Amino acid sequence: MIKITFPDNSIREYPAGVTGLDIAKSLSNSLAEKVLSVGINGEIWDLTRPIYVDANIKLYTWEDDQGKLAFWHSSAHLMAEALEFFYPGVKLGIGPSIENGFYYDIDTGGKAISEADFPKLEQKMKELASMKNPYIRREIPKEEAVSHYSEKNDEYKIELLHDLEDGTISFYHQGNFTDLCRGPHLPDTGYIKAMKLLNIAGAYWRGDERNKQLTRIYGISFPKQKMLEEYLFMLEEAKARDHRKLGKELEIFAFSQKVGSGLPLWLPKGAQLRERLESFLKKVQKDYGYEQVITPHIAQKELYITSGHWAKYGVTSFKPISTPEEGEEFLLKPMNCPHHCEIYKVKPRSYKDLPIRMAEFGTVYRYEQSGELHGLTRVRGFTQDDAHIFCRPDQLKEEFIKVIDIVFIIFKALDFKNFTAQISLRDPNDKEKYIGTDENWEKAEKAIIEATEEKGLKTVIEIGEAAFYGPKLDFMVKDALGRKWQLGTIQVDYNLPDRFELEYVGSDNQRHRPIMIHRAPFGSMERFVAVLLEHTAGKFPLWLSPEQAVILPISEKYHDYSKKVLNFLNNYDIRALIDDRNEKIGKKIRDNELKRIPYLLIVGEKEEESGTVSVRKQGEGDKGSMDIQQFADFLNQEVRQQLESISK
RNA sequence: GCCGAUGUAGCUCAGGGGUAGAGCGCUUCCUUGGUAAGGAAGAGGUCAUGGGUUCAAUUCCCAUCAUUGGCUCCA
Repeated sequence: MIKITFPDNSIREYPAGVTGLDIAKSLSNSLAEKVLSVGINGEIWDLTRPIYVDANIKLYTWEDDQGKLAFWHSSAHLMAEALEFFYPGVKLGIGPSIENGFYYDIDTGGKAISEADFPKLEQKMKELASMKNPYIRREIPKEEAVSHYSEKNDEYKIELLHDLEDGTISFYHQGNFTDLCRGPHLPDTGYIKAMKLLNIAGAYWRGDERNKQLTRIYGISFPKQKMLEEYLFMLEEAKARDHRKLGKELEIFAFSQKVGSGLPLWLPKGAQLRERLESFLKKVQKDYGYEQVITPHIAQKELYITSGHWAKYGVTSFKPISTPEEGEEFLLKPMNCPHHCEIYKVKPRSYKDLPIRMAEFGTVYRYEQSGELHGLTRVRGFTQDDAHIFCRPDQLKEEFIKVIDIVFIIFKALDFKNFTAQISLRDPNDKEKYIGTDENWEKAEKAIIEATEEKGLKTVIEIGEAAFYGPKLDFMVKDALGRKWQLGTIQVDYNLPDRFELEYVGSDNQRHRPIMIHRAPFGSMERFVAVLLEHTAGKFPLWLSPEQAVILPISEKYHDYSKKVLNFLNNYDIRALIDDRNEKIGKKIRDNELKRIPYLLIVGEKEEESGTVSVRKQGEGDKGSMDIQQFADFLNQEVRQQLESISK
């Protein structure tokens, strides 16, 4: 007998060789139907794998990531079986479960697979699933595994096997399919009731650009058909919030083939929105002791040789601009920091001057690879809400914390709750990628970790994600379709001050090197507006909305009164307009609701007589009538409240 | 940059070897209205661009550009 300890610390005895599924059945039949995988001493196991030793157990269902993992992992094997059926001799790379579904990387040996092939593959998967083939685990010696794949001529699996230790190698088998795999898997294929292949893509073997590109097929599966339908519906809903769609509909931004890809054009409403965000941040920064500076869009190549950027990015950037002067070369600025360093050097600095906080909405140009461009979130010309803080070592932590505070103010103002704070450190095994001394790196990394701890900020640490000149703290958010984007960033930099030989005179009358903090709480205006669009589904808070109210005259007869209302509101700094189209009121309401204008003001005979407007709130309907003064006060009060709640 | 898909009116899309269609939008007219689509007429397209095949190409083929799903990258 073995002792099984449950999450509530209760202990039961079972015969050795009992399986997770047996245990689930011993508890309740309904649980046994739902359970998908089992946690054994912290490892995720198959439900059908026998347990021979005392263990802590946890049963996982669809509600648990560990349950989904087994489900989708098994689905990947099912898809692979279908692929082998239609494409005999196909070589398999890896096929894991992911956040939403699964994929398999395959090498078809040149045979093309396209989305047109999905229906037949899905059909085959359904057929194989309904056979309820058990997933069978087998542990085998490495030698046998290698010879198995040598016969199949499968270089990918052989490469994977090389990295595994003998004794840890397991195969899984279902129906006519066998795969090198660590598991875990479902008891049988019958669990998989609904599946859909979603897309097909190229993916480099082991994620390395220098390797061969395999074909990756993504899919998703569910224990119930209805769940699949719900998921697909949700995907469609998410697409309606895509900033590229909303940006076009609401006339925020546009692109032009002639201007060039990745170079956004800000339309009047977008420009308004952006200006408002900028002045909001400028005000916050002023309170925090920042000073605005302005620097040119180009600089001599030498500036970037000094900064180290030329060596790192010269070849993959926009090429230098040459001039009539022999040998003279300028670069479009890819970042603002070198310019700001030169501002620091304008005059000698005393320790009493520090910290110096230099802010600039600086537009930069980076030649992103064509395949990387994405709406407004990844572009080639963008404006950073950049600032550089030059401080003494003893000021570093405090300054860093103050920057975190600014990020919080912004996120709170725009109601961003679902972000992750990521600390990106250098990969100590790949020091070639970075510039600067070990000592400085260690100091910088320590400073970030301590500041976040002091702030009680929950962070995830990513090794190898640092910028080449320093570690950073990034604030990441997800877009409508679940893709992660970096918004705010804070970076500690000991390197640029060295390279630019920045100095200050200390109280000891000696020269010292300041530390630099790079920071951009929005990240870039482009990306931030994109995320804001998706986050609000285009319904901006009143204080930001490019148009706050629209006046809807019931008929032409009330156009004069509408103009009077408009003038009145304009005098109160309310952004309003009149919809004087020759349309019925119902139509005007519909159109302006869809334009997501926060307040619709209906004016007709009643209103003209009494000097009022009928107020309708976007998405909420009729709010009754108010006199014009009352409405102006009401709206401005709401704006004031929004702004006050931010600054608290 | 790589693999795949897509590119038809301002927008969303249908069509297809014999030089094009819908809905919305736009213009004009009728209507002058009360809380999510009133009616009619009209304008608007080198079917992304450049080559090729063909008697004939918007349609088939190739290249380029752009968009897009991923991969890689992201100062």
